[in-house]
Amino acid sequence: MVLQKRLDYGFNGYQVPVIPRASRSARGRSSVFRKKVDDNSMCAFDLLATVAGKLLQEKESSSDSTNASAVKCDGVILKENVKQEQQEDGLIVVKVESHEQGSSDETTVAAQIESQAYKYNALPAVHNEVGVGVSSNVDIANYGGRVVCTETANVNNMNELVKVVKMETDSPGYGESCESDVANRIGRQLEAKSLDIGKLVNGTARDMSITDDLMELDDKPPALISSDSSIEVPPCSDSHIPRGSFLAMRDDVKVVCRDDDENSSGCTQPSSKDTRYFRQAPRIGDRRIRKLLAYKYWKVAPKLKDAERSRADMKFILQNRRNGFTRQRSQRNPSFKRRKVFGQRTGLTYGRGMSNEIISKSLEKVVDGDTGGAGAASRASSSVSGQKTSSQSRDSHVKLCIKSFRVPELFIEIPETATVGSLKRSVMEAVNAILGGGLHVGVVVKGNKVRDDTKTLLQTGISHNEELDNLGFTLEPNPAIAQPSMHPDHPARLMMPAESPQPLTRYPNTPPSDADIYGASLYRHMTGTGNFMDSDHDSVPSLSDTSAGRITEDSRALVAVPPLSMDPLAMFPLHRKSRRSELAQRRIRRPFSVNEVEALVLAVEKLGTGRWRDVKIRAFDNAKHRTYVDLKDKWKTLVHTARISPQQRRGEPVPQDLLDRVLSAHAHWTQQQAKQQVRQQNETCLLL
DNA sequence: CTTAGGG
DNA sequence: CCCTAAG
Repeated sequence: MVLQKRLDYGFNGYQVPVIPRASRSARGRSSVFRKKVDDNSMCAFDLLATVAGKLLQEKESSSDSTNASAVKCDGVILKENVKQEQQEDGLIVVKVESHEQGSSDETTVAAQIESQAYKYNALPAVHNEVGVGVSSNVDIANYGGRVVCTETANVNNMNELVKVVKMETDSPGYGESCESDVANRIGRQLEAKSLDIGKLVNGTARDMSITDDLMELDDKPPALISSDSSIEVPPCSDSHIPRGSFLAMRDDVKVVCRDDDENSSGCTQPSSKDTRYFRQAPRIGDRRIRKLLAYKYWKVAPKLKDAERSRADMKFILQNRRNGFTRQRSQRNPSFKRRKVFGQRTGLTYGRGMSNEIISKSLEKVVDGDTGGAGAASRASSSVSGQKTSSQSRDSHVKLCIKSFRVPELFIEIPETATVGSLKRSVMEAVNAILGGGLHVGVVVKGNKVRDDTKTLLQTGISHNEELDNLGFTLEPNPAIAQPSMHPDHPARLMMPAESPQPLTRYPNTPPSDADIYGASLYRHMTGTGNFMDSDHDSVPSLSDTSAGRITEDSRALVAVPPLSMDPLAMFPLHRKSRRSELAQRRIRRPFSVNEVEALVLAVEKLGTGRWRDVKIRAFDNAKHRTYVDLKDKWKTLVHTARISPQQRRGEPVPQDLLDRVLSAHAHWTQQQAKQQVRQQNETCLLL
């Protein structure tokens, strides 16, 4: 395994405010983050660098407060940008230069490093969904106060397999230690599972066959690490309270973070744009900039002797969502066919317009991918990049090597009872699906995307005598195919499919609360205009001034992969509803509120029953989740409801007077339609 | 894309 | 709510 020469911290995620533990439920959902490090040196220093880099990003972001959505937060810190200024008496000062082009900004972090005996804070070994990996939350949104980082490593058979970095803060406002979250959960899980590190690592990894396939560990000496470092973070104007933790893993180790409860998932939803529930969530530091940039990438691993295909070293993030994704209509246009189709066929979608990081490039030998997606990626990229080797020709050829790509974040939904084998297949399918045309390759030179495909390499600044360090490739969703909205329905929704018997606890998304919210909004907008407006909070552009931007940069793919094919090793029955997930996710059921019904009746009374698009525009223009088909259907059921006895009706009772209006309007318009038809028939007859 | 209807 | 034939 070739070690990367640089630190690619990929420290790109912010976790949402931690929610009071009391409200956490037992069930879990995983939020994922990954931290990738160049291995051999993930020590306190690296940690500091990471933190420093993060802080820098924060700083850069917050300085842009006027337009939070433009905040940049890709979180890739190159080693070159990390300077270890001094080291004396355990005091280390780390400076991280801005990763922004042309920026001279830098962040400094000093730390006191003190060795400590290994602390088995361990790793979460078990997950609800897929028992692979560990994961973490990254939540550093604050500069004030003290950040304590504890990194714990474990040396077992798997030498230096993992390190857990726990960050905590005692900033005012949080009072209690912030080591909570991951670290705590980990601890709890361990307790619950009676696992010790050794077991955890050995057992888990091995059992999951992560060792060979997914994790790809090398046999490094047990140069293990364990040190606790206290990082003194320079106070910052911003007084956000940091809280969180993250796990650092070796380069080749996948990290999947698991959140042990529903709400966190809600909070974590990176793609969520729907603030509905979010607003209700406890706000712990609202001003904090929330960034969620979990991303996924896989890189082409160096060619090994034999085609150990699994060595393709695909990294992915597993997100523990019940419902991966819900289709979304575009603002005005109710139609969403394309996306739907896409989703149905491939069960895969990804956000668009998100930044994809350049993974790497070099002038060294061309690395060959193995089989599978990685290989395909390699090949694809190679072809795109054009010439790569053989420079014997007269022309100046640019030799470049693409070591890896970072691809859009990939979410995979798979039952925890699925086997590792099926997981692998799922990931492979997802990857292949993406590669099968859903991705574009982008070229980045000196940090700038090169959009003009007609330019020559020379014109672009890619020449053989040029520093190709400035060249990078990206994989990005193919806009033509990837139509998914950048603001899928709120996670809470997503995770509570109609079939789900247990709604999330943290985010009230049950009918009552839903209605409440709607109601408030409805009334507000109805009064004055008389129109049924803005019944959908999706339309609210200001999702705490952050999500939008964040989402925009985020590139993710969401995949609902059903655990097809039975794995011989399967020991548990697959999830029952697994089959269904193959198709597009069914939209969440959203019962019409009385207000909506009234608006509908009003509109139909005015427009009639044959102009649903107009009805939609007139009364539900802002309710993006109501399509004209929905309205038509609702009318249908309303008519039916009005005709049956009150005892047979279900759901939120609709005022009788409204139902009466439904009947009369229905009668009136059907009569009109009949007349129309008669008229038309007469016309045609006359013409003939 | 819209409608209209059945499922 | 979904799916689709039709227009």
